[in-house]
Amino acid sequence: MLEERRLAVLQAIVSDYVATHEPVGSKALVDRHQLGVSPATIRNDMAALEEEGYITAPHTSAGRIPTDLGYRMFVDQIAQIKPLSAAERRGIDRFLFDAVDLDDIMSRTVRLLAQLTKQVAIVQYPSLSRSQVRRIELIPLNEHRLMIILIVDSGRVEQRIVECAVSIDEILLADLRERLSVAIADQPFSSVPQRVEDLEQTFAAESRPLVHAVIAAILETVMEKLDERVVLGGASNLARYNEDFPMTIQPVLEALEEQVVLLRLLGEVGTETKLSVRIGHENEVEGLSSTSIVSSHYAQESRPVASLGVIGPTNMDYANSMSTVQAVAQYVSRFLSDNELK
Amino acid sequence: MLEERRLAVLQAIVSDYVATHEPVGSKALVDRHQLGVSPATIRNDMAALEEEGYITAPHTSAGRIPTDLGYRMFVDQIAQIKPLSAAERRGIDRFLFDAVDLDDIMSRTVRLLAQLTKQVAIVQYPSLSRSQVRRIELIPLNEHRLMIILIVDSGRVEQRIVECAVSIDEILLADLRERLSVAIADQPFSSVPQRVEDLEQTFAAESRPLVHAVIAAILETVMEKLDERVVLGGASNLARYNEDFPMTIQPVLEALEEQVVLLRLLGEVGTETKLSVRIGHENEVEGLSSTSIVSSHYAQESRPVASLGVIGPTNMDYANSMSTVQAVAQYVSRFLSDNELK
DNA sequence: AGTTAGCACTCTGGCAACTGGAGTGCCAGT
DNA sequence: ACTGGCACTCCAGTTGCCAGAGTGCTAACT
Repeated sequence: MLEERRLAVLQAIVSDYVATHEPVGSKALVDRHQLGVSPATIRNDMAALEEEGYITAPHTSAGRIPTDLGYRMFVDQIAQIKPLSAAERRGIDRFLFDAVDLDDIMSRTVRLLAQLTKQVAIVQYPSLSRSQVRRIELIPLNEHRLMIILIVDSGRVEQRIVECAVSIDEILLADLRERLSVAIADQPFSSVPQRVEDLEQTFAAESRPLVHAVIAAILETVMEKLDERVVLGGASNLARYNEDFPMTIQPVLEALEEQVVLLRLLGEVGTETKLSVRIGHENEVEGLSSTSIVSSHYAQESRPVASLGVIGPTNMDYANSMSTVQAVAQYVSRFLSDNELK
Repeated sequence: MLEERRLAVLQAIVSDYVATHEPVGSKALVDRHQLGVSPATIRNDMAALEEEGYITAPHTSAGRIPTDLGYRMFVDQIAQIKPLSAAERRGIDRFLFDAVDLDDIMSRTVRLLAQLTKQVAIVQYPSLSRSQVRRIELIPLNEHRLMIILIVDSGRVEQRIVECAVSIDEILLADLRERLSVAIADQPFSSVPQRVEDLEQTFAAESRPLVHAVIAAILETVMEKLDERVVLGGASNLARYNEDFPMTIQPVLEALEEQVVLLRLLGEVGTETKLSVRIGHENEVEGLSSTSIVSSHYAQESRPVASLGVIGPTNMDYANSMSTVQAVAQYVSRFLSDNELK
């Protein structure tokens, strides 16, 4: 009974604060929610909540605002996420429907997320390490230059120009392509380095220079591009919050420019939890202690391949962000699975 | 004599204002610059300059700040751009030196520009419309799907997946590739649509479905990707200015998210002027009336192919920005020309 | 025990009044 | 053509003040 109302009070505080962005007091609380008790009672509960660390008062005589812990409690409480409206679902559908490309899907998704949540959206490309090579091509460009193209089952295409000292023998190149193809097609990315290295040994000595150059470049590409690609959008949404809020955008903008940081923010793609929320200090990135990240991984053929999410101020609309992120992740998953390169 | 000093006064005002970001008065002016006259005299000149519209006073008793026109005059005066220091040149060199890819060059360049100027940097990929196709590949992916890869002399690679109703005949595909290659290799991009359309006619009726699908996709890609690609960086530099300045970042961030707007900002790649500066209202994009853009085109084999530049508040350090942009453009040009896909 | 009304207390945010300083324009003198 | 002097204006910062909002506590009520 007692516990129950306290929770209701906390929820009321969070939702009011999220809506108004101003500290909320006991009076306002009983006015706007049907709590059936007087402000004085609420005050007692609020004192208790403050004691326990869920809310805090900016100064003696202001209302209360939720702490990170308070948000956390609030978020954990919304286990059952409100489904999107039919209109929203239709919107998502239409937005993604006629994407032609992986690039296209990614850029549409990021725009969609930013638009629906009014936050900054982050979308990670399907991870190479969780993919398989579908195909490899070696295209001679001129006497000493060729292009390697790796096509991955997620639809990602990685390309790399190779310069080699010896002049390129097209016959040898075709042979190399064929054998590379046999060696690594439909194999998980993680096994590629070993396989290509083994392959190098099987070539005759006189072919070695070219073969070696190509294989070295493949290895380099594989290593390099494993640091995953991300796209983001909706940065202008940051400015809206900036106005009345202590969330200085400088560190956020800086973080957004660092791929590595972004990836840390999105978090590991674990199979366990789909939807993840990091609130304020919970994410250990310097300077982002007053921002929250709502993220989810998305899957291809029910194999999780990467993450997407939004980043915003801690006082964001969690309910909406969570349901939107989840829904978009589902749609992208379905879309990817339908269009897989079989 | 008279005219000459006025100009000196204007230059002094601009450089002081750019340095301090505070209105500059007559007293401060004679202190910090050796003008050899008294404040009163300067005041007369300032009154004249205000009359002519080069400077303005925020209010009755503050110093003066330059108007857009004032900046314009200032900028036009720096016809001879100060060369970069040896250290800076070396820095640029090292930064670009081991780029392996066009993508790599572009992303390095944008980082470099942002870092050197402490502004937001914009770099446009070499324009397709000013390039030639080097090579075209058609790679079958599965029964009904193939990938078109266009390799352009600037090093740009465009790819596109094509889905076709009929199943893919590899022999026909190879033939198509060969004939496409003959038709469009080493031809300017602008002539591609006509050439591929003509080609379609030459195929036998039973081959048409596949041929048509591929050609339609090529046309689509060519049209679509003609809207050029840009990359940008250093957005966090915006935040620094925001603090003490009336330049609200919201519209700027919004503009940065719109490719089309960015391209308008960079301006047409004309052969006439290399370095271009648009100050405040001179760029007619909504909401960017207190930002300036310094841009230059860069070239490949002395053929201008695209633009790069920086965008910042009107009270930026023009001298530095201009010389940096020019230098970087030169280096990129040289680098591209050295690495051309011959 | 839990809830409520009442009350004294505290702190903020806004408003008005004031002041020092910076900067100007103008005029008369060199 | 330049300069010194002077009266004037306006901003930015400071102070003092008040109303309002919100709290914690205590004593009464159910």
